[in-house]
Amino acid sequence: MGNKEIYEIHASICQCLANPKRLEVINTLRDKEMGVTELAEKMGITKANLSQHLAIMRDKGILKSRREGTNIYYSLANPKVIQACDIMREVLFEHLKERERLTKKVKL
Amino acid sequence: MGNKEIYEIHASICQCLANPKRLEVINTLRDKEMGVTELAEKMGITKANLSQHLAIMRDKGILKSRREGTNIYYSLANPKVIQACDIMREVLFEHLKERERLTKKVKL
DNA sequence: GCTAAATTATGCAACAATGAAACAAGGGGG
DNA sequence: CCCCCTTGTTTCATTGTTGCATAATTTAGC
Repeated sequence: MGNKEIYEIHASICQCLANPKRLEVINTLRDKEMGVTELAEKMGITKANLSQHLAIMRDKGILKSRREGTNIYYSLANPKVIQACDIMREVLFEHLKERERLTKKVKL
Repeated sequence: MGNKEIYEIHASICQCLANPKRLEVINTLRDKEMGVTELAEKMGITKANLSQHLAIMRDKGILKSRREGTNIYYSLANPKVIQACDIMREVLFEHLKERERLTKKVKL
């Protein structure tokens, strides 16, 4: 398997995380599973739209689903995803802080 | 700052990692800085294209640049990005392994 | 001013996100 | 067994976004 190919798969997984709604899903499912309807209500989006996002994430191995009667419950397939997300969030905050510092400097 | 807004910024940073060439850049700059021309040659892409990717990544606080005479050297702005990338790569491999296991099962 | 290095602009093809509507898939109850 | 209601998924059309090559432009050093 060529390096380029790995980068492409890797990118396609990161693509999953490159969407505000999908990040909200991950954060909401951080420590519990949840049905589609409840999740859709909590997020304020249509079930159709949410279902599409869930399908993408399950496909990439980010989420797993479990049927119980008429409901389908989604949860994180791999807790490491949370780790990665949290680290990226730290990077984000550090970047914002740095930008703020520079902005203040300019104002002086 | 609303949660939704944070998810959007977070997503925009993840978007940076959602491209095979940008991942290759991150991996190449893992432990050293490098000039644009050298990086472009190493990756086999045009300087214009690379420059666009570098600009995106610098904008999001992933990379930083340093001018030395006529050359501009890029390096990682925050080592945590490497951490996050490596974790996502683990997730990827675990997912591939799991898929392979399931495929074998079907064949039996 | 000339050259090498890097960035920016433009245009186009490919891809992603979304709402609306059609479509499955499970339970009821009669 | 059939109907119906709830829950999820899929399809389709539209709109917006991304990636890239090419060409034009900027910047520093000589």
